[in-house]
Amino acid sequence: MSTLKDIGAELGLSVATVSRALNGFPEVSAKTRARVRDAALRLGYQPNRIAQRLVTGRSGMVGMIVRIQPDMSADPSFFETLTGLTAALAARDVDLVLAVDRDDDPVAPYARMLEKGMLDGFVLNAPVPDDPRVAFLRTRGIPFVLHGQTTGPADYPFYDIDNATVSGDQVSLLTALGHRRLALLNGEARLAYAAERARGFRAALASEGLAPVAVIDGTEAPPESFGYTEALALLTGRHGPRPTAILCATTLIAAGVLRAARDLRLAVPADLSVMAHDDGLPRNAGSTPGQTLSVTRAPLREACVPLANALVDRVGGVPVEKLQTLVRASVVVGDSTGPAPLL
Amino acid sequence: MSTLKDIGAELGLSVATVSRALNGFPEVSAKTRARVRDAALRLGYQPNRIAQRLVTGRSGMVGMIVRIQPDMSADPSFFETLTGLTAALAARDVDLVLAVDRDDDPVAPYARMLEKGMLDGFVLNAPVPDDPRVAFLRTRGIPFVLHGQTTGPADYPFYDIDNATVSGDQVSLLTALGHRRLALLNGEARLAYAAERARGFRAALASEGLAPVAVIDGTEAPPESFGYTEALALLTGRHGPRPTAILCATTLIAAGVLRAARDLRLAVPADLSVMAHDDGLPRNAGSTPGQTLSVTRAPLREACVPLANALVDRVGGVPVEKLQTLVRASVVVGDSTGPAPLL
DNA sequence: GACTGTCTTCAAAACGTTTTGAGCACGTTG
DNA sequence: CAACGTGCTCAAAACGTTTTGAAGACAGTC
Repeated sequence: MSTLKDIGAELGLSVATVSRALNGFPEVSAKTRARVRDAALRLGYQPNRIAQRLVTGRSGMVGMIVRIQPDMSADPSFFETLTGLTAALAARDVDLVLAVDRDDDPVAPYARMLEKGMLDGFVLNAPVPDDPRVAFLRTRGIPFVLHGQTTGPADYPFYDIDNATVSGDQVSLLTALGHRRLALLNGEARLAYAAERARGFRAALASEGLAPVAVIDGTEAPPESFGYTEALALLTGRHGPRPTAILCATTLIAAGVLRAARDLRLAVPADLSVMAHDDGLPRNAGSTPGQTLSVTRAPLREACVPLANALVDRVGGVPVEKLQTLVRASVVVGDSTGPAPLL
Repeated sequence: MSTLKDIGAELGLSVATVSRALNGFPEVSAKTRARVRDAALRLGYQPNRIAQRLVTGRSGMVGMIVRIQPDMSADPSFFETLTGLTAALAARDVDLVLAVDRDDDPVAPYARMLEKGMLDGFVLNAPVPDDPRVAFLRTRGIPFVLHGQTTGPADYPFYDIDNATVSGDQVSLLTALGHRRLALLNGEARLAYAAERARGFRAALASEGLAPVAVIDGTEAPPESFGYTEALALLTGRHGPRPTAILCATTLIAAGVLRAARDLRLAVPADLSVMAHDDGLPRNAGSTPGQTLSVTRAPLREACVPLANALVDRVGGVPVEKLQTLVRASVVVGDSTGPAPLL
């Protein structure tokens, strides 16, 4: 491992000049810069990150804590996020330190990682309404970025899709097709995004003068079987009049709904329209051959780069207001939606 | 953040003395040590890891790279390992830096992480026969530890269960019950442990003068459906005479086998004995109510502490020979095994 | 030839720790 | 009293980088 001193000795320059040459400072002459660059390449110079960090006071590492669910499997979207985040952070020369925790106290693992003083900030995923982690990190003054939003004023960097509008767009599409009885199979109620979806669903229906047939919160059961079970209940009239359209928080839930429709000999979309939100994970698709879902789509993958950049920029002192991104999911019409059946 | 200098100033001592007092060096008087400890506590002193590492030349971080499978979900055992490893490493004051990679070249991500010079070593999981990562890290002189083993001389630290004996113990139990026609539904052939299981299976049968009915390599399909499909094939005689006992690489495969037996109206264990290896993950069990599997059991969880310690010790210079652990799985007899049916 | 300014470079300090080599105070031994 | 250990402490160097403040070289202007 060669150092700045080695390069300096080789070229008869001081370490200061070598450092500035490599870091692109303007006050070093073009000729010297070229010589230094060349020597650095020749000697295989790699800056010692530890030394860099000692002097800059930054660790160049950010943390992410993933909570283990009771059934010991993690959030299905977790790997996609992890892959994208490590790559996007690496592009900014930042490493991701991962911790896994099954603590009851949601902030305890953050406190633990913080007291070692090794982290510049955190990525928070799967926010819940009024997330305690936000309050904790805010009082400590630690930079962080949310994938999603919590309730209350968003005085933090985040990247989120407009979940209320996701439901609104789905409702618009379906009511335009004549549907009047809609139900929502939502995500887990403890998650902030599910609350937004429900809110948007109710608001969009209300603006058409309609009331929801049902809003059913997700469970910890596998999403496909949740969709299957609840769709059976809905379609056999256990929640009142049978809905003509079912909105699903995920494509996996939709797969269960389609299976239930098949079992009940209901044609999609002739008897029932099904719509879902699609996070773009390949594993979630294709389970219903011959049927392309109508969806709102916002690939999870696209969140990673903005998330990584927002966090790194926040650590670098960029004001919060410039680091808030709310994107609107696109609507992709497949063949699982059609005109409402005549009653 | 208070420093050694702060403590020294407070007490009228040099930083050298403070450092030695806190690090338990013998040449500091008991009285001074007590005063220093007290002041450190009072000032909330936390050693600056970056500075420590600059001078010791160690980063205090080790890496683990998890490969994304084609279907974008990870090794099911991955989270268990991750949880345990982070905890066990934390106990030795070491952080785990995780990278996710879907590179075609298995060593490329290691090279990438290495050139940044931030890592003291690696944890290698899911080894394949003649693992190229082992060759790569060996030539680079980077410490690493294997969860499992590769083929060839084991000149590296590892923690592994004796997979040949796993099969041997299962075969012994079943042949003692009179079984003569055994089949093995193995793990994926590309994994080193599966090769060992197959080898042990064949050897144990051979020593009884028997030949296997079939050894079927696992696929990338979900294990339960792999077990179901292949068990149907075996039990309907598609591989020759129907086996009276099926060995399964995992409890999930066994769940599929039990489902196939149910569908074929075969009683377990009257008509068919089923055995599996159990890695102790809760999610894998319980899917067959009223039936407790006969298994060899070696909880994955128990590997983490020895793995972490072996790696940290190796980084600290402990010779390889002292860091190799081969454990034997215990045999737990449930009610899925019984005397061989009369033919 | 002195003064000013610009461009380029340098020596040194700083970050917080560990470790080396030396030194002081004290008591023991010859 | 000299010599010698022993127990404790300290100043300083080292790790490799960034950054500060100063200064050398050179040209242009009066």
